[in-house]
Amino acid sequence: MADDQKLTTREADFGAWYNELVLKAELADYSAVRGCMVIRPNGYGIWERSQRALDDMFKETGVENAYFPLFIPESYLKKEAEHVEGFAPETAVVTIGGGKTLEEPLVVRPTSETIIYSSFAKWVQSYRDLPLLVNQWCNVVRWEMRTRLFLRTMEFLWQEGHTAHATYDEAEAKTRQMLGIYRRYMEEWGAMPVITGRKTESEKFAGALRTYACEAMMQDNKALQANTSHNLGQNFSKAFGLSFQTEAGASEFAWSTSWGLSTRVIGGLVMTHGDDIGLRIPPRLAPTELVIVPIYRAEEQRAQVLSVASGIRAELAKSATPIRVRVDARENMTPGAKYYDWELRGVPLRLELGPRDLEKGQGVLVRRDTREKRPVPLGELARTAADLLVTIQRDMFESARARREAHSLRGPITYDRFRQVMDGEGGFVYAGWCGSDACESAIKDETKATIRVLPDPEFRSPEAPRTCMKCGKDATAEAMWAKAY
RNA sequence: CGGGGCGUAGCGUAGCCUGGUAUCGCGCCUGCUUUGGGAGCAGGAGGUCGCCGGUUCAAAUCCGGCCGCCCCGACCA
Repeated sequence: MADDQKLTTREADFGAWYNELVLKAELADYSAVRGCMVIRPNGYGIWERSQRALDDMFKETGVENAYFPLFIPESYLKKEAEHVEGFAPETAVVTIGGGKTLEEPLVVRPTSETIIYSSFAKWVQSYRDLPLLVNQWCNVVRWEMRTRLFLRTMEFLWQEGHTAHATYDEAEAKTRQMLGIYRRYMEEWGAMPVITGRKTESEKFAGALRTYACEAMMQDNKALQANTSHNLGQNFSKAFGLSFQTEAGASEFAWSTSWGLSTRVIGGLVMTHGDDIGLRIPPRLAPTELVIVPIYRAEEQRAQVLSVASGIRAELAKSATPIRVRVDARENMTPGAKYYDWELRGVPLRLELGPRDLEKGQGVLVRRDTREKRPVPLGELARTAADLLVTIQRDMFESARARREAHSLRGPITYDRFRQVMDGEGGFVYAGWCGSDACESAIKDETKATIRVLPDPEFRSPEAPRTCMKCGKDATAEAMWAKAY
């Protein structure tokens, strides 16, 4: 029980806690390249579960997967004025290939709008070719100055969806639909409640007409933008000649959208659900949902317990609601050490199985989220475990939501009070905004808090704020303010 | 790019001020005993003390330079 086996507590130092957890739970590791990380199997398994969940939902809406090049001709990036301004400062550029200086430098994609819409332009002639619905799973590179595991690295994995439509309305609907899918993923898989809404001009994607996002609250009361969905209008279509012939025979530029979610959400998962013991993975994203820890003394007991354990694994794997089970048969650790190990790694359920249990035909099920133990007859294990996993998933979501609401502030607020809140505990503050850049940036300078989103109707306060928290003029919108990652 | 901190075994560290056989814990290997909340005993392996140079009989230690990483600020999914 040495202290060095314990994590720094969240209260003592949230940033240190996060780093230690990510490293000790073997989600990721630093790499030989500054600012780039290695995603280890424990972390990648969560990403794979996420990919499957999202990919299935994308495909239900008719989106197909494709793949576009890592390298983008530098001239492409420059074709959309706002876009290049936004991304040029943070690109990596290849100038030499095969030992020779390239005629045109190649940008390592920071995002793929430019190269994708240039292809779309070749593929679309008439309205009959629309909508075009494509997604790709890939890596992108942004030359960040300051990095943090998962939350901001120079290279990261994500998916980026790109669609082209015949009308503005259809593009807007697609943008909103994808935001909805992200929300479902966050809440139903990740057990991370989000506030959805629209980004302000200063926070929107460079080149977009408008940007929507899901914002989640971390346990230090800061906001994490978990994903974004952009209505690109005709900006990229015009830049890349993505036009089509309408039914009436006229030529029009297509309306496009793009939307992305990255491995950053794994950092969000850690900061939403982790505790001072370690990670807690919501069951639906857990590569292993239940781990069996065998307990035994004598050699005969070992064989017997392990045999029952592997029988249980097989049974649960093919039950009505299959459960991903792993048996921890490591010889060099005592059961107690294994408990700590799996709690650190966040596996949602543990089954302790020893000779005394076998005599009684039972096992001891332990929830990771509450650490509550209960004996369960082996005959009822499949159903009980399946039910518990559903319960854990729901409870984790509910407690995260309760936590967020406890740190959310609504109703009339003075600017002085707002500054106090942001200087202290922080949290989400819903308040009126006059719509001016001046107020927005003044507040950012003075408090480091920014408008995370102009919330969608269901997240707005019962009574709309009347005046701008900063200048006192009439409010044009309700804004949700927070310090952000 | 500014400010701070750190580089000694796989990990965490002592030693540095005051130069002289490289310390301890965890982990790892072997054996025996163990195993229901971080096992015990015994034996063992593992190091260009971040790199380069200087001072010195002698440098982890003193001096100069460089590199890397982490944290805090300015830009950002």
